[in-house]
Amino acid sequence: MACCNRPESSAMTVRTRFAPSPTGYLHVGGARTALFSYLFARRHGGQFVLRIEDTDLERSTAESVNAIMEGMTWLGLDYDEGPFFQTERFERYQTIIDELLDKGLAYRCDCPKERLERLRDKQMAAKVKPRYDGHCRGRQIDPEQPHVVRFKNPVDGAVIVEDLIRGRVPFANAELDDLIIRRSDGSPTYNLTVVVDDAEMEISHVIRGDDHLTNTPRQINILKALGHEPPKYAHVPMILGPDGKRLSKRHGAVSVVAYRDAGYLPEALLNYLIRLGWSHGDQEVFSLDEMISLFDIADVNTAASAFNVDKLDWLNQHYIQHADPLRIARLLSPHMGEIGIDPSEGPDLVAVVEAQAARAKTLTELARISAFCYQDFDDYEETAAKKHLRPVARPALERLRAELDMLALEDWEPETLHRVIERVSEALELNMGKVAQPLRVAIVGRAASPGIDITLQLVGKAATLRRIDRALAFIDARAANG
RNA sequence: GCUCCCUUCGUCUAGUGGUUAGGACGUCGGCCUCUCACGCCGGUAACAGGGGUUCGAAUCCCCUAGGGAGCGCCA
Repeated sequence: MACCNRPESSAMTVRTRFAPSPTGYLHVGGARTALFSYLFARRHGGQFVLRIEDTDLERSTAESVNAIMEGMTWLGLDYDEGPFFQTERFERYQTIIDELLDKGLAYRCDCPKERLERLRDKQMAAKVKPRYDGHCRGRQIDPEQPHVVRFKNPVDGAVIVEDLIRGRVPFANAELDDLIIRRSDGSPTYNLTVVVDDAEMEISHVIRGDDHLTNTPRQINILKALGHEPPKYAHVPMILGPDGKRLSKRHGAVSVVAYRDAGYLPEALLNYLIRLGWSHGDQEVFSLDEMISLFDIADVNTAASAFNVDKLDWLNQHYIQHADPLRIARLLSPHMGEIGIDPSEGPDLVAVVEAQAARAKTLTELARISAFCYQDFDDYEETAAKKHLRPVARPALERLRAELDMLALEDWEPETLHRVIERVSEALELNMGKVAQPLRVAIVGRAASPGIDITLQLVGKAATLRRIDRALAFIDARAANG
């Protein structure tokens, strides 16, 4: 296959779709299928369609629709068409079902629930797959009486699913049964609507989770009955939780917007997601443009993969570090607000980002470690204070306070500040660490921060002096308490 | 139970009959250094098991085990 340039790809228009049911939030598994569909369409210059599969009136909600769209928007997965709602196409489905009925490709069934249950129990006991037995196939049922409509599935032969990811997957028709395509309340069911929509929306490639693989032969049969050519299918493996079990809420964040709120960048999540089940040699970091030009659905793996937050964190840190600091500052601002800080009251947030970007895995962490630039901290970190705010540090801090106090405001910049600290170290015959660390703990409350000169600059003169005084008092109090 | 799918370091993966089984995250050690982080260097660690096919199998076939999905008037 590496020999040819796929003549069909230029001949046909690629159209993919993402078709979530609005019964919850957009989760990472759905987001990845959406990403794959999006990339595949973009890569081939085709269209990406969003379709909301809301035929389950009981469970579908408008909030879910909004949540899904919010997730898509945040990730930047823009669609060319839609959102289409299946509830708005009910008439169309009815027409199709009636046609199938007229052509004898579907039939009415009034089997009571009890009969079906008995049948099922018997089949399970006989160790065969529970299936509808076609009891009503030849019966004439009064359309005015309560009934469902079943699709007349071929009895023999086989359906071969030509999956772009898994290859040929055969299913015997004998394994399939006559599934319900119209409920007794008159509403169409999933397997019917999905087929009608994919055909009428001219979807060329159906990319979806592999939990749909066993539905595919049924859908192909319906498609054929309707006289449509089946699209190409690609069933992508599932995403599992970090423990290898099915992803669920107990694994923490599964919803895409939860990652946004936790301080992740959309490009980091996208980059993480695309590497789950897909790769391009040894490359780990992909821009959206690279994804579009390199992604091919046929290269997707067959095995499920576990979601690993450590790697996501690494990517997120990478992107925080390499993105435009101005953009990061804008995204960081609300996270500062979350912890009660107004970034307009203090140093330029962009400067803070430049100083701190390499130190945070998420925006929330970035906010947390940068709070000291805007407000006095509550308590010293215990081990840091114990180690650095000792009486031995007093002379250095006193000397620093005096020298820094003499600095003019316009000299309050890294170079000058650095020289002051150097001068104090030399004068007291101490190495830099013995001077900078106590100072750092005094200013930040912790033993970790950007370079001490940058740290002082960001904090500003007034707060620096204030905090040194506080540290001196702390040392004295400690000495007094033994 | 039946049908289908899956199985390379802890995790994500490269690999398509001949490789010292490569990379990344994590982890461990080191360098850099005023701290933390970044960065750099190095280490640890895998072909689920068993049979075949073959001169030769991670790669092809079969079986077993383990995991998953479907078998809905859910999607």
